[in-house]
Amino acid sequence: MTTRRDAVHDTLRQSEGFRSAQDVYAEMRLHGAKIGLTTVYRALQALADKGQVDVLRTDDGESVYRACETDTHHHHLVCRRCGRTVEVAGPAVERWAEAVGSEHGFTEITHTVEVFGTCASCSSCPVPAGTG
Amino acid sequence: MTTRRDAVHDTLRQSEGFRSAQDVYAEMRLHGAKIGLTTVYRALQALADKGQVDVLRTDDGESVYRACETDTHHHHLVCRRCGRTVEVAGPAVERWAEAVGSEHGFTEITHTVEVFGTCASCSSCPVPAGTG
DNA sequence: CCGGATTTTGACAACCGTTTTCATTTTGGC
DNA sequence: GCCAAAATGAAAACGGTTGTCAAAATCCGG
Repeated sequence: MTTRRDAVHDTLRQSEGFRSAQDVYAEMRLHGAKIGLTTVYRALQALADKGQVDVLRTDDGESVYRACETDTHHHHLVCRRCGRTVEVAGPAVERWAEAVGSEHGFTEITHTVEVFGTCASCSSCPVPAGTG
Repeated sequence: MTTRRDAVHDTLRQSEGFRSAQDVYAEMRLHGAKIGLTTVYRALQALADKGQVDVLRTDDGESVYRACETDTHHHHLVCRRCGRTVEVAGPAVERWAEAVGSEHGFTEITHTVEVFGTCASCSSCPVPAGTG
């Protein structure tokens, strides 16, 4: 049964940016869901395997997940203050990656790209939105 | 004082690709160095802070380090089979990152880019070089 | 060189996110 | 209802990393 997995997916869909497994778990419990941490992890992994969610590693090694808004290859522009995320397509990067790869004789090229920045609202605000 | 840190740095310089802290530690001990794991971690962090080594997170959350060959901003092209690494400059990516960032009103843009592929020798070899 | 303050070191424990284990529960087929 | 297979989840195990804290090394003024 995929009830739990769907619930996890739904929780992710309701979220704005990337959420950690523990985060998702905590929220689901708050909403009264009867689910275990283990199951959340498994659901998230399964979802990621099927390409239905994006996975990112934070700098401190934590995995964060987000329901994809598009089903095509894309990258993320993440606000380092409030976590706001924009999915961006980057044909230029795809081509660049392919180019540098083949330039050095590499094949089956894949790449990970994350762009971080401070979003407009956070730039004009002295304290992080949602943190202060 | 900085003797240990230098030793750590040297060990990294002698390495071809990225090495984990534990890896570096193990090698140093093999070579007879009297040093503790904690110190290796601290040295690596210090080195990374000073920009003297590159840091990467592997997919399983481990931090791997490598002595920089260039002191300017660059990215990595990593062979997923043998780990061979090439440092690549990518003005195109830098510009692209800046562009997508400002396009969405983001400032202070930084980015992480990793390109993975299978290098020439590994492509022509049925088993991973150095693993089989 | 001496004494004391400061920094560095490293063995070990603590942390924390993640994964595994394994017994229990749920589900599907008959 | 009954059995086999899959899912679940509490708790333990895991593994990399970080913190603790006492001992050792270093620095510095005298």
